[in-house]
Amino acid sequence: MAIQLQRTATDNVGIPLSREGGYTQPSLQVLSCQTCNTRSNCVVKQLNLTRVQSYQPVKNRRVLSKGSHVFRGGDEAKAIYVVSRGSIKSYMLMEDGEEQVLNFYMPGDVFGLEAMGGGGHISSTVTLETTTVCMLPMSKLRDRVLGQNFLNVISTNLLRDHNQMLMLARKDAEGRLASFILDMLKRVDREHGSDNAIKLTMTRQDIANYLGQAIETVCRTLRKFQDGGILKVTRRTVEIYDYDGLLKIAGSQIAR
Amino acid sequence: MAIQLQRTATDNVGIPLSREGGYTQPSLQVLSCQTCNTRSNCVVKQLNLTRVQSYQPVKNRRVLSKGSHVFRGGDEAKAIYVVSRGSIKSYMLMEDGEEQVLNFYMPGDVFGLEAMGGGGHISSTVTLETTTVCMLPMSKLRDRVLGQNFLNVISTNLLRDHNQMLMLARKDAEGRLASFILDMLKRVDREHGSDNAIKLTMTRQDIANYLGQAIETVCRTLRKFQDGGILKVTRRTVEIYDYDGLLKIAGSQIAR
DNA sequence: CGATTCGTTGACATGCTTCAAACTTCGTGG
DNA sequence: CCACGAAGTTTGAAGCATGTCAACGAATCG
Repeated sequence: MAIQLQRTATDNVGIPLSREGGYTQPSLQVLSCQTCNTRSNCVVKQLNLTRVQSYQPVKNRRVLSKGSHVFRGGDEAKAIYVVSRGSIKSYMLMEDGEEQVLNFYMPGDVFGLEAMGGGGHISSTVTLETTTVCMLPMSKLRDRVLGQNFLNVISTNLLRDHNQMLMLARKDAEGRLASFILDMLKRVDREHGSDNAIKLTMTRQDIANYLGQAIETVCRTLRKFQDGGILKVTRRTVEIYDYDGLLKIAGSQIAR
Repeated sequence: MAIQLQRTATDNVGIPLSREGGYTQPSLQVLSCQTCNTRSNCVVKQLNLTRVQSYQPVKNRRVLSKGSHVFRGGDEAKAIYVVSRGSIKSYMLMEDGEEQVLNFYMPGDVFGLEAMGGGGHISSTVTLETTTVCMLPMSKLRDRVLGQNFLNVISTNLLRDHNQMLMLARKDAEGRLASFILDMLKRVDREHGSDNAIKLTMTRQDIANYLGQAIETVCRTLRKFQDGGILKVTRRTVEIYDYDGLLKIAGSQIAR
């Protein structure tokens, strides 16, 4: 149906990093950590105050009207965020133009971590109501964490989980299995140097369980793929004949 | 069916942190980073060498036979791990005794991050074949990262994603919606001080999409709950009458 | 106050699960 | 090394939960 993201009047935000700057965007207010009444240990507050003794109030809280985007897929990762008040929906735009909801963030929730690896945001986040968001600039984060490598590891793990959620939520039996096989083809050791054969190390039961299906469904789908000339299954060895065909069946994937 | 984890001869491992210690476990070999031929930037290697100039070879690689556990649900978080060779399955034991597969880890993959928060492991990891695993002790990690708070944030995000994966893979329409409502009840602002009423800020479409269902299914399930006296729905306000009933329908949840 | 989005309900179609049974491979011990 | 039991895999048949299509009602927004 609605193939395009509806851009309303309050849409298209992006929270500015800098103190002022000529950003024209619907942040209703700009606040500092000082006025935040969160009692618990806040990451933003913690990372802002420790070791960096800037007593001047850093303006890192924004009040956003309903429907505002904090960031969009493709945006550079400028910060990680915390919901102070309100609620946020995170989603991905699939290649068919439909959106897939990944998460809802409530007060206290931290989001935007998947982009810490440096590849930019893959998902988008939009407010569901008037919402206050705090931000921790990536620059401060990178200084204080043991290197980009660690951030990469974390975001890789998060992205992979998102991919899995996405698969379970959107795809049918064939799509799930195709995704799984493609994923393994990327990650698993090739069978004796062969470029298109993989040796699965897990049981059908494990695969079925992972894909949220009955074991019989996995078997039948494999057979269907084989009958269709897409691949050949011999015990736990899978030889792929039609890579593009698999890609088509699998549908959208998170790139990284 | 098989309610208990089958403990085979090669089972029940846990990789020891210390150099020697009287651990009786099926690690076939104990190796140091020096002999690892991974060409890419390895987190373990990086964190072991930087700033901590221990030139003595740290024995942090283990060769594990098929079916060995790296850690189990409930175990304390001693380290984060990297697959050097082989493959690993991560799973959770559900309250009904069944297991739910969360992930497969291949060479280069880092796992065990969900426990960084300090609450111990919730999932278990087992080798699917003879597998070499590298480990980075948590102690080294904690020293180098900007505080436990940040680790908490990461593991919270990972755990929440796991919960979502788990829900999508195992639960039917009713279970998913019950889980969702309980989750919101925990996280969302209560409706004007009421202890058992929540105000949803997202559309039915968003909920359905998030739960991997049709919007009609969400409506019907809500009605079913209402007809069963479990709750009352008025627009976007949900008033819970039978909390325990919801819990029962929702089934297993990740605690934290 | 009209238009548009959101929500609800019914009827029907179907993809997947469940149940059942047979076959194959693996592992262990004689 | 072979034999036997256990575990893993495959296939068929039937039932059901959920998706799809359609239509209407309710609420929100400008």
